[in-house]
Amino acid sequence: MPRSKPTIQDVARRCGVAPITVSRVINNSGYVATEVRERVQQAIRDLGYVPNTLARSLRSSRTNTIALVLTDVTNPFFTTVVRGAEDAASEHGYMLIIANTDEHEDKEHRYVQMLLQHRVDGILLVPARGAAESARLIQQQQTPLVIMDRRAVGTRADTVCGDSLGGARQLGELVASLGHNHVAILAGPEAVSTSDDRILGFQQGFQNLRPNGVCAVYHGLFNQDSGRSLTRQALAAHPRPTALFGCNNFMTIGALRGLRDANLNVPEQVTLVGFDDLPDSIVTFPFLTVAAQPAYEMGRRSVELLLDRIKNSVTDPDPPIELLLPVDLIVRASSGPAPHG
Amino acid sequence: MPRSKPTIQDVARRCGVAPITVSRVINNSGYVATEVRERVQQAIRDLGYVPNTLARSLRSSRTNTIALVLTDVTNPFFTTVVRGAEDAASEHGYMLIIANTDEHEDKEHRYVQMLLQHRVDGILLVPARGAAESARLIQQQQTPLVIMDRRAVGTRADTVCGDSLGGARQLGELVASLGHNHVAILAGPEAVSTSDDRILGFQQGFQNLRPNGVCAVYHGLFNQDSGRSLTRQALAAHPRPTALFGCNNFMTIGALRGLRDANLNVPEQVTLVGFDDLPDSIVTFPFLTVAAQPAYEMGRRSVELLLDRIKNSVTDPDPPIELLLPVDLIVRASSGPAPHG
DNA sequence: TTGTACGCGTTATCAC
DNA sequence: GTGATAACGCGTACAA
Repeated sequence: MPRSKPTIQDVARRCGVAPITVSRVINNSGYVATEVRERVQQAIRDLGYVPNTLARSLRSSRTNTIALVLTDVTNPFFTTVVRGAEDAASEHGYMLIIANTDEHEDKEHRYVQMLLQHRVDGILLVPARGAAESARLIQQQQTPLVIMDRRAVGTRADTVCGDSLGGARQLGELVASLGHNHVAILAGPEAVSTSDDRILGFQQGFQNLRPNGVCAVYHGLFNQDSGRSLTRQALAAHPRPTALFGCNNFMTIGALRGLRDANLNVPEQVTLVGFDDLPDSIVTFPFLTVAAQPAYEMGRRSVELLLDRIKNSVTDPDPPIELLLPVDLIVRASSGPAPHG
Repeated sequence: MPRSKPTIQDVARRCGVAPITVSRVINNSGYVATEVRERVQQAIRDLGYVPNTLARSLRSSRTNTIALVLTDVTNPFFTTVVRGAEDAASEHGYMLIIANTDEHEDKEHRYVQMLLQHRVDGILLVPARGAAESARLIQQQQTPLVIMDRRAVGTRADTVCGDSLGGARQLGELVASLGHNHVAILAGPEAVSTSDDRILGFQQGFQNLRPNGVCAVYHGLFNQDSGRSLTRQALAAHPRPTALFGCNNFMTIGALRGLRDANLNVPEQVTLVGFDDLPDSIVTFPFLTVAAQPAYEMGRRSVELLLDRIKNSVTDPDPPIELLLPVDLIVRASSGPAPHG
């Protein structure tokens, strides 16, 4: 007998009160006599009543749901971001929807549309590229928005990013101080701010200490294959670079493989540094020298900022907040002195 | 002017038609004159109208949202499951909510409650332990349920699992065939079926070929620290085991670290095998011999099964489907012949 | 081809 | 303390 789910009315009827009274019991709002309250609670248990949030949301226009739109959960950096975000959301009674865009603007756009139709209370967005269009859509619906990980071009919105520029600068300085004169940067897609900032930061740091050093940039995608093939390209240059910088974790791993393909030892023959650390839990030999972003904190803080905005969405039009989270330089075995010329 | 979001009525008024006509345009249902349709579409654009799914769901009692409740996204195995699930969900126009339980039944329970209140159309559940309570709750609400990764005790529900028994048996046979006589199994929590099945399977495979072999079981948690400390314990036994089996990826990595702590080389002095492979993208040296579950496929298939059930939820009471996905034995460098006694 | 009336389950508002 | 009424935004059933 698949009778449909009991409603607040069913509960009310069962103990001879009005629906609103049941509502008060559920939400602990208003006054309800202790005796009545208990009767209602018993009825709720008996019927297996589960309040329908949809109806509630329809009136209150709050769904207690937020969304995180990112490029790929499978990237350990984002995995950790998701975990931080989910923890924070859950602590505040919010559910978290996730969506993968794979850097495709149209996928992003479709998701955003769906999310807005679902009336999520807020959106965390890792923009696929400029993402001006998605951001516009979201803000036009007056839905709170936090841009994550990447700077938004032409969009006034709260932002939470790691300090790509500063982190890369430290790496650049490190590499320069180790005596390297020829470096190759394995960069991600153009127009993605993290990639751009890391290139710039690295160059700054490197050329700071080594004004005549050569710093070649190879553009590709933020994945392992790209890191590997760009490495091959980079190694073909004359003179051969003695240090490589991978602009994200996947590219750096790809570089490591590319170096192995070429039978080059790290760090004896080539120094390798990268951006984004791998979680300790999945790594067998901590080996790579990296600038590590606080991924978990980024997820957490972003959600907290978003929920703040949601709470104050009436009084809002405050100026956008831009959180720049510090990046940790972790020196490990993959970086070493330049081999003798 | 934070005027609130335009409704279907606003659109209707703006072009002098009835709301239902707008509805027809949006859903491509019923007949609408081309001229009117275009007028309506224009108005939708002008107003920036976004249909409210909440209201729609309230009538249809379908939210086009499903949830995946698992123990920890941060585990690369589950990360990949999530990706598979999200891809499949998205292809069918569903949004995916994720929730981490950290193996806590009470967290799981709270989440399930919330999800039911949100009227998700179905739930994918990796049960924290027996999970009988959560499953009962879900099924009592007639919400489609697919149990993932672990067998459900005392619950009639669709299930999608990797072949833990078979995979572990293969590992057991492999280790036995390499000449090992003393093995330690680093197991997860008791009452978690994956752990139990892997212990049993390994023992079967091992003792098949080596009836007098010794196979000690050490119970702990599915994390790296536990793998590491259990390894220390295991290595203290006399005679010392010459092979270790980690019941999940984290434990195996922990074991690797534990072996390094003890200055033991893999595979020369100790053979190490494990369950669950690490994604190629995050691994620098593929090294561990493992039984690999098709994580992505598990996510995909589970969602597809769930959506099937959702579609047919009226005519349903079909017998539960139990999908057992094959596991791949991947032999790499971490397994080797037993050292001479 | 288009429109009217009503209900989905809940809560805000105002009365008793 | 408790209840009646309306409204949230949309779609089904039925008319016109």
